[in-house]
Amino acid sequence: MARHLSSAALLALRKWRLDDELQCRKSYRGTKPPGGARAVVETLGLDAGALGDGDLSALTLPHNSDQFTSSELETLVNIQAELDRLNSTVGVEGTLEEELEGGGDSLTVGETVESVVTVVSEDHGQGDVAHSPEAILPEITEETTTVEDMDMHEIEMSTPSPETGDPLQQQEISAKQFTSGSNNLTFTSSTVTSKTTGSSIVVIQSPVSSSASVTTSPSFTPKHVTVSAGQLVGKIAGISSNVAISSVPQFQSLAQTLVTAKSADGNIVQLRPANLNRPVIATSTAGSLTTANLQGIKPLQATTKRPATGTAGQMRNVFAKVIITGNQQGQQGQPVMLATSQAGETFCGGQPIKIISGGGTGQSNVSLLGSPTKAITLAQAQQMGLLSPAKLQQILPSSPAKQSIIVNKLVSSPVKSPAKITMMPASTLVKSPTKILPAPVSGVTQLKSAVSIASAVGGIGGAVNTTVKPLLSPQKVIIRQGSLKPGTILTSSGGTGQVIRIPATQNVVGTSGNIPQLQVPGGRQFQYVRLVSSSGSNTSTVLSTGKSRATTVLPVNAVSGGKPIALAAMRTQQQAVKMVPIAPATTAVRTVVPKSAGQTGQRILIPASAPVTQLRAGSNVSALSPTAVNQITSGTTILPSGASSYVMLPAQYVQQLQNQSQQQQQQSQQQQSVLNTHTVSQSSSNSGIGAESHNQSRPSVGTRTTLEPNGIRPRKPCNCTKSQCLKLYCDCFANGEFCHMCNCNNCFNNLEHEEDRQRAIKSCLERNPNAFRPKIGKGIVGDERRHNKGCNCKRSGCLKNYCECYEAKIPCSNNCKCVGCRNVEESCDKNTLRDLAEAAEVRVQQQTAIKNKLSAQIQDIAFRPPPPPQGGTRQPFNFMTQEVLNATCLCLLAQAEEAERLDSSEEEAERFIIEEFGRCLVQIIECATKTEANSMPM
DNA sequence: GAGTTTGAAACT
DNA sequence: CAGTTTCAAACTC
Repeated sequence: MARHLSSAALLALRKWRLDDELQCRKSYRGTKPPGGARAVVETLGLDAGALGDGDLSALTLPHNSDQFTSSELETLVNIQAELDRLNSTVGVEGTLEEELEGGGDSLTVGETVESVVTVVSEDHGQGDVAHSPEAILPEITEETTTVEDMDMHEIEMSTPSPETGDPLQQQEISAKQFTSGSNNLTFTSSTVTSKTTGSSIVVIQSPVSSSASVTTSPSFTPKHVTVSAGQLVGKIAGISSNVAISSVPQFQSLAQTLVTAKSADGNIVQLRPANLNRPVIATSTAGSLTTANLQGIKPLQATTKRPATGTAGQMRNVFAKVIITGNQQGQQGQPVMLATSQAGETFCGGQPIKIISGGGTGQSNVSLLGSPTKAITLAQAQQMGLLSPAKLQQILPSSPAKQSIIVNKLVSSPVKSPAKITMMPASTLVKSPTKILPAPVSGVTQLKSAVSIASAVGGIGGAVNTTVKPLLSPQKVIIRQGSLKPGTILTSSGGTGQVIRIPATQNVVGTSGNIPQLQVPGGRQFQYVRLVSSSGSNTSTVLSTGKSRATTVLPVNAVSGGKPIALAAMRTQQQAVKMVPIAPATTAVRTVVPKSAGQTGQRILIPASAPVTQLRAGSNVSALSPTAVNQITSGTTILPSGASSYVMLPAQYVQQLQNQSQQQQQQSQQQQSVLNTHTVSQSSSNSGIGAESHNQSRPSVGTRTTLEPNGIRPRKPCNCTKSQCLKLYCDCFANGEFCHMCNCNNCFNNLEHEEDRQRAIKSCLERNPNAFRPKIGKGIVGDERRHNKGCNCKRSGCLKNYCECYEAKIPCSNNCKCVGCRNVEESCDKNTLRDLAEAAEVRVQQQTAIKNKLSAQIQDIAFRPPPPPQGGTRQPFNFMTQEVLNATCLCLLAQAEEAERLDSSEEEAERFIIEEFGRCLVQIIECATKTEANSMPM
């Protein structure tokens, strides 16, 4: 199947490209110079019905990582080369059509199919670019599904800049009609990729709501994509790059947006999730992406065969992948804007997309094919939650060499903790102090993911210099402080649509008073939030992980005053931020309460799942600069570590339920003088509220046993008194959480004692490398849970909560060393089932015996010597004696019981009984006939 | 709520 | 690795 899909994908891609070529030819004939820029945008539909929030399984790619091998990439390259030849050929429509006809037959793709739409800006003067497989990775998942609908979207690409070197290109861009006819291919474009200068690729992956919403539903709003050729990528990756894109597509259902960019060095950087429902603005200041060269974008929305049971309201995940290959002549400072026209320009499906060059003079002089860079799709990895976006970003940008990464399918595992993979790009590891991560994540998952990624990368040729380390590896990330202006709105659309708002008027909670707040309404967990702002570009990425396994990437759109904020406007500050992800074993509620009183540093708290999240940062944080900030894991907490250092914590630790957040706000209001306690709690599937105890201002919180609004039992606050909450005695610490709202004394399990905490973590890990891993794991057999270490109970009989096994509601296993254990698995259930089965079988046998007996009785009655005829021939009804009737009724009853036993429906039972009755009648008649026959001679 | 019990974690 | 101590949660009153 995988191979089949792969072939289908290739074929689809081929067809699509040919079709696109044909359309481009038709649209731009005469105006488009040979080798002119070409832009194609494709959006793919992904049925949300199959992909519920958090249901990553739907996103699971059936094909292995080796599905798209280098040879297949070669094929793609060849296809591209063919297209190039076609470009240079006049009057190829017929051929193209033939190609389309031939290649488009019965193309079936998975329900979750991703195709890459390529915006290619071919180089006019630099045609010597080698044709290499660029970012085109149709990602096909699940079973093959025939595409029924294909909605086309128009993408308008315009270069407002009068300085555009090639007027023809402008003209071409103005001509935005790409009305490629119906396609029978379902593509799920999960990424929008713009490649500039032959080496820069921006991938914007934006799942959108249902296709209806995308194509016809008014809910789909035009989106702006401002591609900033700026230095965002480069800054993030620590390498020079000319590409910067901030996109904010919105996903209504399975919100996973992946925005990646490939720097000039060929590094792939995930920039931000795209929200198709929301304006996406990218500003290319460096001009590396020249939209002038982009002739068109052909958005394609594919609708899978899955019956559209829902209206627009039903969410269909639509991924838009746009690959923009622009020929840039090295001119910088040309803003490029890719925006969907809000005017509602409809293109076949009515999804308008505009690509507007921001007046830069840069020209895209790079042929799409010419780019040596190859396929890039790590979206699935993220979507599956296997590869945290943060990690992805870290990995991709880190490799200095041009890299092609294909991550078709990583390990699909329930993603309890968003960040399960610790990847350390060598280049990104800078001088920031090493942080020991408790990272009590599922080691298996992590390892698999890492391996998968590594293998995937390696399969492409090992061009990626990515260092993937298993969990517990220290992760160093330097994030430079940028400017996050108040009034910035980070818009993310998850299933509920989330908005991180940094109102300009919003009061800063921090002591500095300039700290903006990021409010993240909605109950989703943000896997990470990346705030990237630089002179060149700003990228804010919010990755949200829903409660479900699905890893959701929420696009964050920096908007000022409701309008897109020019990312370039943000200034860059060179404060380094240390990211210290502490991955809990599970998506436990994490709460981080930064106490910033008197501290010069700032902290940013981004609750993972809190409906309302506040991100508070010190005055310095307000200027959190994206330049160096690649990503901030959701619920990331940035705390000052030194004058310019910040420690960023994963979102899990800072999630907060909305009500709690509100309560905290109220408390904070009441305690304005304190201004130190900010609580962001995050709820998780299995854990409660994280708690951080502050000796100074911590409000005394008693044991909270009440359930959260979502029904999740909040985590109990600890009561540590002597351990400083830096020993595994402390549950908070053991769970990799910060203490918050605890009753502990002299707590060091907080941000203020990060060094001590890290030291303690290190110590614990030295004693037990698995100290922070979940104690309860799955047994060898099946999904049976078992205590990894086992209990050692002596007196409790393992029937009290002293016993960890009993507390976890799992029977003791062989790992346990308990004495007098009574916490044994009851096998009565199985016996009961067996007994029931046996009883049922016996019953059936009994019923069968009864039926046979009755039948025999009937036979006996039938062949009983007839009574002396009393004036007339014995008719069949004469056999309807009381005995026969009784026997018949018994047969019918037996049949009814049988039907009941089989749990048959009423209709079936009736049918059985009637049939039985029919057989009885037949028997009676036959008996009568035989009796008649026998009596005839007589 | 105080005191006791219990077992894991830490220590020797 | 085993024994002891420490610790905090669970439990009892």
